[in-house]
Amino acid sequence: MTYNTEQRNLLLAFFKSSPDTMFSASQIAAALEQNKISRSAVYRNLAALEQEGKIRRYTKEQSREAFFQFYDVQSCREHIHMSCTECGKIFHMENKIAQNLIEKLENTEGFEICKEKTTLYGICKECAENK
Amino acid sequence: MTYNTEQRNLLLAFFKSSPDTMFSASQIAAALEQNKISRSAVYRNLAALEQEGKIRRYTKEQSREAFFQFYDVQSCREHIHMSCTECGKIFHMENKIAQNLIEKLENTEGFEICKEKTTLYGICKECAENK
DNA sequence: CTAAGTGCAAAATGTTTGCATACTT
DNA sequence: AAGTATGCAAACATTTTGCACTTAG
Repeated sequence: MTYNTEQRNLLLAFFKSSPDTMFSASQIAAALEQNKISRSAVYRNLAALEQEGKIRRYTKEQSREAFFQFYDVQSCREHIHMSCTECGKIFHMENKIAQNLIEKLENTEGFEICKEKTTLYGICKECAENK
Repeated sequence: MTYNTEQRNLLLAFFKSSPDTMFSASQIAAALEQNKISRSAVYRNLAALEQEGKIRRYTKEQSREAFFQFYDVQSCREHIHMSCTECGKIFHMENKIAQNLIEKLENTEGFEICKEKTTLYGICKECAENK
C-alpha cells in the first residue's frame, strides 16, 4: 500500500495547479523549495505518481532530464496529441481537424487511428517564432 | 569542413549494416570494441552524423540513454507513417491526406509536423476485417 | 506496531569537455 | 601548414541507492 504523505500531496497539488505544463525534477524541487521535500523524495514520488497513472513522463531529445506533466486519462483518450520536439510541450489537435483526418483515413485506407497511442511530432508555433 | 576519419567511417558502416535496429552509445562502443574507437569519439561522431542527417536519435521513456539508428532522410521525409498495432505493418499515409493535414495544422495551429519523426498508430484494414 | 516514506550523502549512469597528440586535406 | 579529430581522464548533470530516522495507517 502507498501512504498519503505530506510530500506526495504537495507534489500532486503542484501538478494539478498547472495541468498544461511539463516540469523537470529540478524545476519541481525548486518550486517546492520553501516546502519541505528532499530531492530523493521528489524522484521517488514522481516515479510513484507515474506508476499510478496520475502524471506522465516525457523525454526531450536535446535534454537528458525527464519531464513530467499532470495527466488526465480521459482527456488523453479524447484527443490526438502533438508534441513539440524543441520544447517538449504537448498540444491537442483541434477537434475538427482530428475528426476529418480520422474519417478520411478510415474511408480511403481503412486505417482506424488509435488516439491514445498516437503522437505527432513537430515544431510548435512559439518555438518556430523564436528561431 | 568535416574529415573522413577511420572512426567515423567505421561508425557509419556499422549503422548501415543494421539499418533496422537502434543502438545506444554503449552498445555501439561494445560492438566496435575490437576496433579502435574511443568512447568520446563515439559520442562526437554520433552527434556529427545526427547533424548531417545520416542517423537519427531516439529516446525511450524508460531509459536514460539515447538510441541511434541509421536512416535515409530522403525516403523518411516523404511520408507520414502509420503503424498497425495488431500486425506491426507500416503504411504510408496517402499523399493528399497528408498534405491536407499538414496544411491545416500549419494554418490553424501553427504546428509544423515533422514527417520523419511522426508515426500514427491504429488498426489496419486487414486486421480490422479479421476481427 | 509495522510498513512505507523521508532526508542526507554517496554512488551510479550517461554524456561532455579540456588538453596534448595525431590524422586529413 | 592549418584545421579537425582522437584518446584519455576528469568534470558534469541527472537519477538512484543505502541507511538511519520518521510518519501514516
